[in-house]
Amino acid sequence: MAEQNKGLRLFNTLTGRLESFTPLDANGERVNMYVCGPTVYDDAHLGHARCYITWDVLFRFLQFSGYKVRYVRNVTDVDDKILNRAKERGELPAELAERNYQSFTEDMAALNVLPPTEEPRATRYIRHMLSGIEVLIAKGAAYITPDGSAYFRVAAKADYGKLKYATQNVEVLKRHLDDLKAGARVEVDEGKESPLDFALWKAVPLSDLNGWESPWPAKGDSKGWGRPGWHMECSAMNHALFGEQIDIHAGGADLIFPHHENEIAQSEAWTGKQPFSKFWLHNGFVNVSGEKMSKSLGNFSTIKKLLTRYDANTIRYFLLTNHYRMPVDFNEEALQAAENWTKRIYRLVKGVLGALKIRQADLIASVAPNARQLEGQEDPAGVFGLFQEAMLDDLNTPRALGVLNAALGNLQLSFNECPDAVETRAHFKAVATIMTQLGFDLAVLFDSSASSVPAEDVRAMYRQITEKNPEQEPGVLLEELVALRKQAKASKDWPQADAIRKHFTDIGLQILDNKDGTTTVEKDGLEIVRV
RNA sequence: GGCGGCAUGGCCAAGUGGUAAGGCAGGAGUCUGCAAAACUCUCACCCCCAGUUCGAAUCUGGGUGCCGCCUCCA
Repeated sequence: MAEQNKGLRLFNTLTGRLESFTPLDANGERVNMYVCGPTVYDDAHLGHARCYITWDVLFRFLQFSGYKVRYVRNVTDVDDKILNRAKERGELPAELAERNYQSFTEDMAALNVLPPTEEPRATRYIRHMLSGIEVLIAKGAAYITPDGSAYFRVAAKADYGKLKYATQNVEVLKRHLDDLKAGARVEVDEGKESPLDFALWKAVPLSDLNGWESPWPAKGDSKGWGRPGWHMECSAMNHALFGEQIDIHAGGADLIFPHHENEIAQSEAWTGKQPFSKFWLHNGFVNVSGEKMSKSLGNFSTIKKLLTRYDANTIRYFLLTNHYRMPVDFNEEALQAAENWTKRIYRLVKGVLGALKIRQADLIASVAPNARQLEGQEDPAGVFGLFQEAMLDDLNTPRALGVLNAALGNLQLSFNECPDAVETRAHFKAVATIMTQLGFDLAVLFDSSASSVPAEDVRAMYRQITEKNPEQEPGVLLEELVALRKQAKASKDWPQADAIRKHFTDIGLQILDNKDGTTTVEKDGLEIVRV
């Protein structure tokens, strides 16, 4: 039998404590994990990046730890925000949702976020939602109002509120309910038995094109018509795909209440089984210069926009330097620090890749896919052990990055001393494995081509320096220019050599003279040409 | 108003009882035609007060400040 507890500890919002993670699976092998996915009404922003990168890291680490993970991340493609946005744009809601979903998929891929095992869409589970609501009605946990809407009867769930307050103390819960009732911001809908009750199904007029048939017609109508309440889809998709219980349910901290609390109430009332999810995990928010990032403040950055300025590894490093449950502050200085780090390690890793003649395929092969493979293997400076230790401790990525930096330091030293030593390879494997497990994308280091520099810029520079009209491809021209500078250097014509350097820097290219006599042309830390 | 969280050097951030990891930035030096890289050295008594303890950034109590949730939000 497989080891039940692999030493992972996670902070469970359900209990408010750090707990040892063990899956429900009797063999302790399979893990079912559900993450609340995006509502596809707009481009994804940095907040989404933080959320999905966090759970991407968990997904990777669970697999690294030897679990077989089924990771479901839903797509909310029915929602008032989608309808409103579609209306504004004069577009069909389904088209808008599809377009944004594609955009989201691109963003996730660009951020090197692994695709989940499945990505169910809410609109494909309407029927399942309706049948779930019928079960709730039959059990007395839900009721229909005269207009044909369905509400969850919170009074029917004695332990409602357990997620947020993480306590079994009934009195505290009661007080919590009183507080909620007294709260100024609980609106009282027509027909609701209690202000705490929430919609499972919202009736809409038959004339509304964006509706589905329900079994509950409003007074005078021939058939029922409406849309799902906003918590129901997650309960339904979990029920349809996983059954009654799952191991991990995760999402942004803002979802704790009411979304997740209501999901728990629905799902547990539906199946009679609890806990609906053994672990509830929540990531912290992204602030912008100390303020909450929000549309109303206009201070949010879309992933697409961010990626024009910073590469994916920089964004990931920036996010992972903060523990996932803490708020992270987005500001230029922090991003700049992350970018400097990224550039530094690019230089090192590129140098190693070149010296050891490691190709992309070799790189993948040199990354250990799971911790088990590392057992009994050489662990240079104990970094694998330290890395795992950090990650097992509630995904302590800041600490894990500290370990990575130590591994990078070891690699640098070994590389300086003897690039081709066995030791260097071992250190490199440690670095490559840790980086890959944290979701850094090393493939970008192989993506060197002159095409990333506008051909016109290169031709213009060539014209300035040689006063000749160029015809060749940028790559060839760059090589010629490097050769020209090399000649100038050889004849100690320093002004000319420096002038050429300046021309390169003017169009955003860096010239680096290497120890071995070669010269590298880089753009943003990435090699373009090496002569 | 209710509840939760956080407070460590210029910036970010580990560290939960024994005298402060790491990254970025900065300073000094080595190397170098220039530039870059690399290497060496250097840079904090942990918001305040009181308490527990031989000993606290780390535990307890009080205070101050900041943030979040309670409303769509990742």
